[in-house]
Amino acid sequence: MDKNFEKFKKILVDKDYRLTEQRKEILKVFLKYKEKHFNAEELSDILKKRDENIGLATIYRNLELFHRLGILKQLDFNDAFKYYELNLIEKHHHHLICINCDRIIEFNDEALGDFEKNLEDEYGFKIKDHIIKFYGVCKKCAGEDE
Amino acid sequence: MDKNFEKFKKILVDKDYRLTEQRKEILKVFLKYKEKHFNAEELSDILKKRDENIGLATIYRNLELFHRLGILKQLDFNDAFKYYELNLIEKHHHHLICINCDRIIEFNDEALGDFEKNLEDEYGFKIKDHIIKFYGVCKKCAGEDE
DNA sequence: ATCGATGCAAACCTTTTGCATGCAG
DNA sequence: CTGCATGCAAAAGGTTTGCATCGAT
Repeated sequence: MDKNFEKFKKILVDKDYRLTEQRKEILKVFLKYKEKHFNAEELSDILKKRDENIGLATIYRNLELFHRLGILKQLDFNDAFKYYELNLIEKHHHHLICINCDRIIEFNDEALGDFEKNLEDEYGFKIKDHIIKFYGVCKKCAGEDE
Repeated sequence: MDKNFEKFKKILVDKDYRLTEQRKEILKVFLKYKEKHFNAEELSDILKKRDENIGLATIYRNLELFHRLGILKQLDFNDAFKYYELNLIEKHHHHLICINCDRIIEFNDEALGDFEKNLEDEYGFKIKDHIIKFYGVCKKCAGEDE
């Protein structure tokens, strides 16, 4: 079994939240597509295809819960939806968003440590997490312009 | 008169948008509170206090317009609202968001250049803009915990 | 058996839109 | 004058909530 799945189950149980079928199914989707982010509607569609009929309200309630528990990260890309993705400490990544084709490219951030350290010292602010989005033109779109 | 105000007027006129009283008043609010961000409702309240009765729909339409024209930046802090702030090239700043008291601290980013350069090379992605949010505990809240 | 979790539908709330009127160019 | 911009109210659309029922512990 997935180590992360066990970890998340423990987080729920430790805080006296019940391990319902619905919660397990939602987590399984995120764990299958590790780096991907979903909004409530997208999750609902994926679960329907798996013949898991979970009400939208339940999905919303649990996305919010998982976010509060630190299991999921809440993202937004300035459209109408809230997106969520796994909050895995071992795989911190961010997004390059193409302003031409809306493609989203994930990248890892190892080089950010020093930058954060300086900020913490300067503002007396203890950084726990960050969300970084770079907007620009992706390789493909730049190529098509030529 | 404010140099930026003239610049924004020129952007509108050059693209054949009309210089209405409402547009000028909205821009004036942003130019008065240079570093601050507002959502539509907050702007409406500020304008009401100035006895400028501008319809909410007009505010929404113009925030969107100014965003498309590059005059305003669109932000979000994972609540229900969209926020906007001046997009001044000379004063690029970002946000430290306290996860305890929701206080938002602005900081400038001069040290980000190298980081971006590396990303561009690695992914063939031409970066035009970025939005960076650091979540953590601010000085005040850290102090109160002790 | 208890009480938190779910499902459904209705309510909510921010944002968008249609349409008649107003005003910048 | 002409047609874009505004204001109002209504609609849209994502998210939240109330309540009866279900099911994890």
